[in-house]
Amino acid sequence: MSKESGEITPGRRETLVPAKRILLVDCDMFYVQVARLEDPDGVGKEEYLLVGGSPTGRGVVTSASYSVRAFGVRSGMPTAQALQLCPQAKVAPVSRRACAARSRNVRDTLVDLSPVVQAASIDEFYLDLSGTERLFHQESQPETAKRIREEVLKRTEISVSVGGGTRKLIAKLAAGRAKPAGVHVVPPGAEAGFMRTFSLREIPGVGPALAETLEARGLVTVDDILPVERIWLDEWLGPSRGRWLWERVRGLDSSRVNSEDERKSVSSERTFNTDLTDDRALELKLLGLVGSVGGTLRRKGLRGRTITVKIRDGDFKTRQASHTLPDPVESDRTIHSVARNLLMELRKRRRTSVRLLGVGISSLVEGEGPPQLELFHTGSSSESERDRVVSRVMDDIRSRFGHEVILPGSMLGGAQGKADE
DNA sequence: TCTGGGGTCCTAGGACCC
DNA sequence: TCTGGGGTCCTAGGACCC
Repeated sequence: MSKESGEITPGRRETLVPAKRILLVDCDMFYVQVARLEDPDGVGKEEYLLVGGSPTGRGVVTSASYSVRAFGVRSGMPTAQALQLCPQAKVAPVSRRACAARSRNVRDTLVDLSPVVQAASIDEFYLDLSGTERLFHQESQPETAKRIREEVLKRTEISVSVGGGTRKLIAKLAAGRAKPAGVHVVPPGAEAGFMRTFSLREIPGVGPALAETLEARGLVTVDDILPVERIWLDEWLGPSRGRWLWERVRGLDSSRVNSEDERKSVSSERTFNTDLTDDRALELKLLGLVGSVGGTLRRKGLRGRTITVKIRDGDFKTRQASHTLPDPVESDRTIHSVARNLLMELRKRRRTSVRLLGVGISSLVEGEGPPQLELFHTGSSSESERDRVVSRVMDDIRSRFGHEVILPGSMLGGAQGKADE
């Protein structure tokens, strides 16, 4: 395993502040693991296991077992294509609920083990262990990483890989080197050398588009770009992105591990098995999406001001329209009345077959304040206390009897005249 | 073999205000 | 009466991540 770390380092003269000790805990092929744990006697037994999409539909691979990856299957690949490459693979659906629950387990365990934990995604968690040396009896960072890995496995049955370093960027890249089911810690002072082992495309934040721009200048690896002066990167990429890349290739990353980042938006979207052309059919789908977004919003105790409708046409062209209300809202009726208008606008601009429809809400604030005084609040776009109560009663009924019990339209329809004013 | 669903962040232009 | 400059909000689109 990796060398020792954590001692005084010859490489960093300038620091008076002790180097940060950051870990990234990354679940190994998370969705595959969850699928196996949830159905140990069925699909969980399959060596060639692929999670996500349906064999016939339009889905893509969310995660694949290593045996399947050996055939060239990657996440994000259309499931149909993956099955061409690896016909013996069995496809399991993604269980969102199970994955969310397992993710919560892992996070709760980490919160017990580390003072600062940030959930970066459903299967990735940053830990900041700076200042815990005494607490952990001078345990080295690789030892800590190993102990955490084992503790998470014991408590949650989830196998993780752990990367470590002095910055999030380093920890993240190190976690890649730790996979599968291992630990990799980059000692303080070794960051720049570590970065030189990567290609530019491997740096988080460098996607296909930026990689192509750089490649056009003959820049493929970190080593290629190190001799390039900052002014040229600014010139080619703009000052903001230029500076960002200049820092990244040197292993610099000032972002902090932040345990309290609030969510900025809630959305729901659906790709149809076959494209839809009929406006009535689209409106029906819109209703379901609004219910999903509104339900999540209320469950989280949030309200939002900006409503966005997104369409992907049959030719994969993606368009969106949004509208911002003066006051934050949470009821299905209000969200729907805005979303419906936006959908009609989008359809008016371009009326072709629709592959995907989505609804989102942003500009979020904590909801559940004191009831608003309707007296001062009579604009047509504003939401009444009655709207909110109706939505919450619906949530309650759905949570008890399932989503299919009441057609949301029956209640929305009743209030519609009011929405249109 | 066509391309999921949940997010975040950035950019750029126009409106509007001082 | 010939036109500045900065700040903020809104909208649309795009890149990127898991």
